[in-house]
Amino acid sequence: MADAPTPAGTRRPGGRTARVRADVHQAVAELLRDESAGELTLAKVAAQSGVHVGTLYRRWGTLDAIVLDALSERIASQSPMPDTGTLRGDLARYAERVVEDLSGPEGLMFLRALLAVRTASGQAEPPPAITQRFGDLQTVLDRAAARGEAALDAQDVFELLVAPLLAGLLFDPEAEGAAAIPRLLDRIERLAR
Amino acid sequence: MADAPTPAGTRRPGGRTARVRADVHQAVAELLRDESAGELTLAKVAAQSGVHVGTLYRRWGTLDAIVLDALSERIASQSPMPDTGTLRGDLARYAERVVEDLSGPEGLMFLRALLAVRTASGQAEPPPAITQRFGDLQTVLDRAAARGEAALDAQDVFELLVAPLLAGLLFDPEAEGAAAIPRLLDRIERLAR
DNA sequence: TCACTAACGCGAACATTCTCGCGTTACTGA
DNA sequence: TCAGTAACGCGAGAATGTTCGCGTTAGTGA
Repeated sequence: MADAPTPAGTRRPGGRTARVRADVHQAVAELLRDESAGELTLAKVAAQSGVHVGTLYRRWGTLDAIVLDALSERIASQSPMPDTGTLRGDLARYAERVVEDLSGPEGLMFLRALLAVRTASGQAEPPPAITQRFGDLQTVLDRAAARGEAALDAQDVFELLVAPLLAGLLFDPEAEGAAAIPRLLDRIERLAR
Repeated sequence: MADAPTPAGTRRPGGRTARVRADVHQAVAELLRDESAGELTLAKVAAQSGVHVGTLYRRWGTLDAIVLDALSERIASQSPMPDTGTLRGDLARYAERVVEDLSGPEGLMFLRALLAVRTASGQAEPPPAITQRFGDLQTVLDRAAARGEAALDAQDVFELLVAPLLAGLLFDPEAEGAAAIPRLLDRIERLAR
């Protein structure tokens, strides 16, 4: 029941299977757009996508798993990989993207689904979207290093830039959001010396 | 339906109401202790606590709201307010408490419930437990300032100490957890100069 | 092209969750 | 002490969520 009914790793990932997945993803996006978040239902996803309810249970098991899959891919597809020419510019763009992804109803929904799936199945590994974003960050840093700019550790940037933004969204009702980015970047530069 | 059926602010907070709340909280704690997290059910809470299902729906509305209420108070009751004599010692103790609270099945459950309630009701304000912890932090910093130690901003400590720990728990499967605390404190001290 | 079978559609049975009205209990203020 | 009524207990009914077997469709490799 909690053993992952091959949420993504099917033995026939070909045409129809992929089409069903895409339809479901699109349905989730549409339903989340039509206001009334939190009112998302497995039955609604089935109706909107034209995919049968039984199929949703077989492949994903829970609504949270569906939402996580859908939003995760949505995030991954908009991957930034910014190239503004300077490290500070790249990091600022990167951080803006993080705030965009995680704030608002969709972002909270994503985090909610992530935690729900994790507490239910016990698996700890994050969805591909997150590991991909880590990779993006590393790419930005490598590029800066190649240009001769200060070589930063990805872990440090994660702790000093991403973490404060995320924690603010979760715990601080009056968090500055993206407005905090310049201040955080100043701090990073100060530490880099 | 999403308008908070007075989860805590009843017009008669007296004997019975308070007793029901305490019974429910205890039931949640007991059920979470008996392994099988994620298998928590409103019906089980009702059975374990002896409180009728209808009452749970009337007062809390959802299981997530119950869990949030229960774990939130549990966290608040263990409030640290450490006094080790030094700022660094206090902050280390404080950070350890944060990791304890947020890691493990119960911590994830708490975060999960927090996000679920927020996405469902749209309210942004954090539960009392969190604002209280903020207050605790401020107390620690004030005490250090009174001793003549470096005066730090609570916001800075939140961003440099709490945020990295939280973000690690959420996104990084191989996060160091409490082991990262000394390193984070070193960074804070370096910035304080 | 063709056989094999993974994956899906379908619908009905089953299970669980949620709601509601009414009677009872026991806080609360006078 | 004594109304007045908030909050709870109760149980049944409605709504919703979940599972299951069987037939059909359509990837996949030979």
